[in-house]
Amino acid sequence: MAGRGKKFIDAVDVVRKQDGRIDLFNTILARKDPEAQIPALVSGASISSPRSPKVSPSLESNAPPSVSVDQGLSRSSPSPPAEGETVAFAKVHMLVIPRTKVDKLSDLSGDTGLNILLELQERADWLLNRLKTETPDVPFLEYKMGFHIVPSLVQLHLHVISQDFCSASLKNKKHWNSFTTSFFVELSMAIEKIKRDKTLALSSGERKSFEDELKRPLECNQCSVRPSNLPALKKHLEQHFDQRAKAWRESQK
DNA sequence: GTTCTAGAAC
DNA sequence: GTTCTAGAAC
Ligand SMILES: [Zn+2]
Repeated sequence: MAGRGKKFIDAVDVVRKQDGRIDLFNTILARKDPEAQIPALVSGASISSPRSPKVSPSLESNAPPSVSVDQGLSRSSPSPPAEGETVAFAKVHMLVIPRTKVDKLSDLSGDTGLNILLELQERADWLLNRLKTETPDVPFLEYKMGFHIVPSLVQLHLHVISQDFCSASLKNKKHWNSFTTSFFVELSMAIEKIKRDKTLALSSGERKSFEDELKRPLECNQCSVRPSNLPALKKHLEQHFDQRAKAWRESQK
C-alpha cells in the first residue's frame, strides 16, 4: 500500500463537531466485501447533549471541546440506526480501525501484526485521553479496549468501550458476554501474545471454546451479582451507573 | 446484523 | 397470564 497515506483513521474524525455541537460518534466500518475499499468514516448514533452549553469552535482550538454524553444512547434515538450506522453497547463506545486491510485479530502474525497492534494502541491511547478529559459529565466512567476474538464483521476493529454498558442496544446474552468474558481480548493481552507466540491464529478448538463463552450465564462486570435474565442485568447496571455518578458528585463537593 | 415466535420460566 | 429466551429465517 502507499506509504504516504494515513494508515489509521484519525480518531479526531470520531469526535466530531456538527451543527454547532460536539457529537460523539460510535463508528463501525463493515467491510462485508473483502475486496471493497475501506470507506470514509461514517457517523453512528449521535449522543450529543442538547443542553450542553460549552462548545468550543474547533477540535483544533486551544480550549478543548466539551463532549457531553450524559443523555446516553438509550435516550438518543427511538428509531433503529440506519444503514451505515451502528449501535453502541455503552455510554461511550468507539472503534479504532486500521486502514491496512486486516480481517480479524486471528489473522495477525509476526512483526507486521505487532506493528498494527502498536499503532492501534497509540491511536486508542490518544482517543482515551480525549475521552477522559472531554467528557466532564461522566469522568467516572472506566474504559477497556480490545477485540472480539471471533468478530461478526470483518475489518479489524478495536473497541474502546466504557464499562457501564448502559445502552438500549444491549439486548441479549451474546452481546453481554462478547464484552465481558474472555471472548473480549484486551489489546494489551493481544500485544503480549503476539510478542510471545508470533501469531494470534486460532485452532478450531480454541475458536469453539471462545464461542462457548458467549453462552455463559450472566454475571455483572462490576460485582459478583448474577442476574437471572437480561432485563434484570440492565436494571442492575443502571444502579451501578447511578451509584458511580452520585459518588462522583459527592466527591466534588 | 434484525425480526419473529414457540415454549420455557415465572 | 406475562415475561423472557433462543433458534430459525431473513
Ligand atoms: Zn453489579
